Amino acid sequence: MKLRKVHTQRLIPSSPFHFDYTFHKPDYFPSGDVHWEPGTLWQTWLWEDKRVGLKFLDKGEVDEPALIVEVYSQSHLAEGFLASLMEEVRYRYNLDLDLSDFYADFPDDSVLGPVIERRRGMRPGHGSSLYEYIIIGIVLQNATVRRSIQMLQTLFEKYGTALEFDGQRLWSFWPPGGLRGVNEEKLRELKVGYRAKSIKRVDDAFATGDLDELEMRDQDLETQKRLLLGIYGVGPATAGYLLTDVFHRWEFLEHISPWEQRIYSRLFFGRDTADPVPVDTLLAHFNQFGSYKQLAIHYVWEDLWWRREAEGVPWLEELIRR
DNA sequence: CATCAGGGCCCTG
DNA sequence: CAGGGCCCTGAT
Repeated sequence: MKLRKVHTQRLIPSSPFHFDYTFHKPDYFPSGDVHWEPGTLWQTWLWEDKRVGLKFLDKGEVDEPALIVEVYSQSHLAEGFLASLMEEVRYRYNLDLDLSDFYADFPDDSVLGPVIERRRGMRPGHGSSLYEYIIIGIVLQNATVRRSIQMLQTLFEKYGTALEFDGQRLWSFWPPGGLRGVNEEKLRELKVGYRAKSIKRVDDAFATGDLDELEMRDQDLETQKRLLLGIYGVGPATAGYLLTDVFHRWEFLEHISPWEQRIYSRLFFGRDTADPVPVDTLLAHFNQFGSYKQLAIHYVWEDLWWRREAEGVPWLEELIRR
């Protein structure tokens, strides 16, 4: 599907804002719906039933931020659509996040302090909808990264739509409920294994309207948590990622998986990864960051992956199987 | 060649 | 609340 540029808009995030640290997360596994180069991000979105290509361009400085969003589409887009789309961009990428208290509260933390300085202006941010993120979460489960990439790619090629815009060819997700006509056995043929059942049931839940992302954003943390854990195929690990990345709950942290435990132990306690700090100790340690827990972790975590990209982090390589 | 665990989760007892 | 089973794959 070929798209043409139908709209260009300038957006001003709150300051400070770092474009690349916000739009590119080197720890996320490469997926076929996004392409990043320094200063530019291309991405496909399915918004209000329309497939669009988005191109984000850095047009400012950390302390005087600005970006351009180009919208590519097959047809003309109404003003109301574009307005809600831009509002959604601001939401998903936390363009209005006020980081000042977070920065002011922990400048003396020996681990976080230097990272805040190095990565000033970074925000958490993820371009996916709730439905899409759950699918991603499911293919991540109990699989090596390479296999996760392969599973999502196969799903894209079977049920997604390739969008061509601005010289890019990127996959866009199928809509929630888009797998209604597909049975579990068909999905299994794509080598997603037992995850086929979860994917089907998630798709059904969205198709019937049992789950509404926008409605959930206004609900309290406990309700969000209960609803997420009630989704077949979503357990504590996936729910944790969803609460942070999709619902921006910086205060929530209850689950640390073994590989994260090893990395946190090294980053926050200087421990050898073979001899990690108990999860309870880590959780207690993170409590000092209060309502900014996930921001603190995000900063230190992403800093690690940016360092890996820039100069390599030998001890990390043994912990990730690509 | 066999065995095992992987960036979990569900179900059972 | 612990433990087995699950699809498939690459590592050992």
